[in-house]
Amino acid sequence: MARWEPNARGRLEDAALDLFTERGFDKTTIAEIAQRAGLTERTFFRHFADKREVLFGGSALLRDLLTGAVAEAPADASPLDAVAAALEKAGSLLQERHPYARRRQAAIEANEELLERELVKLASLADALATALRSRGVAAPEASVAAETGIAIFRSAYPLWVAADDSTQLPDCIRAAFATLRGLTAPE
Amino acid sequence: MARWEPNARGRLEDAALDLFTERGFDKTTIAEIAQRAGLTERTFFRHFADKREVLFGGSALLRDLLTGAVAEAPADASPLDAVAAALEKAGSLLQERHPYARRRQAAIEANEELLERELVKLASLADALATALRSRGVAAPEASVAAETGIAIFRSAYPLWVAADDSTQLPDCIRAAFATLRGLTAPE
DNA sequence: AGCCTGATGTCAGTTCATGACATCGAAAGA
DNA sequence: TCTTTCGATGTCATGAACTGACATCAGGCT
Repeated sequence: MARWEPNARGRLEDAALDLFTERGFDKTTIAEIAQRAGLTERTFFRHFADKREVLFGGSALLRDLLTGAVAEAPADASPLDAVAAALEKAGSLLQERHPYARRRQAAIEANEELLERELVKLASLADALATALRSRGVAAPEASVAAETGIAIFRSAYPLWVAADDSTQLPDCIRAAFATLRGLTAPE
Repeated sequence: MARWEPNARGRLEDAALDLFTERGFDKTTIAEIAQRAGLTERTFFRHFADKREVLFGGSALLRDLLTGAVAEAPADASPLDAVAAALEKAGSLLQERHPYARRRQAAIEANEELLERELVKLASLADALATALRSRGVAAPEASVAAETGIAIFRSAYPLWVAADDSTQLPDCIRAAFATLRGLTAPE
């Protein structure tokens, strides 16, 4: 028989999102999260570097997905095409968890500190994308701009999807945002 | 005779940047910053919402400059042109403080929390740009994408300028990044 | 059996952040 | 000039976020 209940990390994540939703991030203490998960405050900090990080456990996964997709894009795909393909793939993954994404996003948007952390995660995704592009032989400036632009697109599309009804597909939103960008930069 | 030394806020900003440079953000306590500025910890928090904010007092200025520049762009300028013009104007302002920008950026890049705050400020600049574009009659999706793209450009250009020698001009870096973007999105 | 490992617990301490109230020059009005 | 009000700062107290050091103990390994 195991000494402890399994999946402490997952229990902490669930407890945290529940409490943030109920009473907000600020009004929730780590002791409360830990208690609801049947653990102690100290153990929380063994699983998450700080209080906010408990909502961002999935971002490493997303990063791997994006870099993998860029690496596997057709050899003749342009940098921006590769980025677009990667973002749409990531969009498909997130699509599967629309209800969860909504709860999580509501909590994030209700709190400045969480918004900060989200932006950092997006920026690190941009870095990962740029690195993946360079591995394809894309020059550094192009890689950086393409990656940052991709994240800019995502930042435009994601809130629309989160706010939309369940039938709206995130990959479609992303495609639409890319089309908008091409319209903006097209010669008159 | 004044009851207190003038410019408490500025003294706190100077003391903070000095200490962050000397021993790093983490190893600096607010009590130390306040003491060096001849004030108390409590007063620090009357001037800045938290410890990081002491490095970001200028961002409101930058936001006003950007929104003003967008508003004053020629009526026939495209959204992206208006954003580009605003960014170059902001670039000129920052150019005047290259040495300060370097010290500040070194401190920021040495600490994850400060990096977070910087990203938030950039995101709020993106929001401000988008709002200014909508005031010009630009539709919401175009405004959002143009603004986010502009900030993406800035994020690509700014580190290059900070790392470059004193003769490098930030507006030039921004123009170059825009040119890179147009190259990326141009039809083959 | 005996040892080791690793996830968790316990406890003490530092720092960040905020609320409540006190202080006292200076500006403004009677 | 006297008095009042105001605003920037100080003092004190407290809660909550984090961190380091050490203890515990089931399960696996030899």
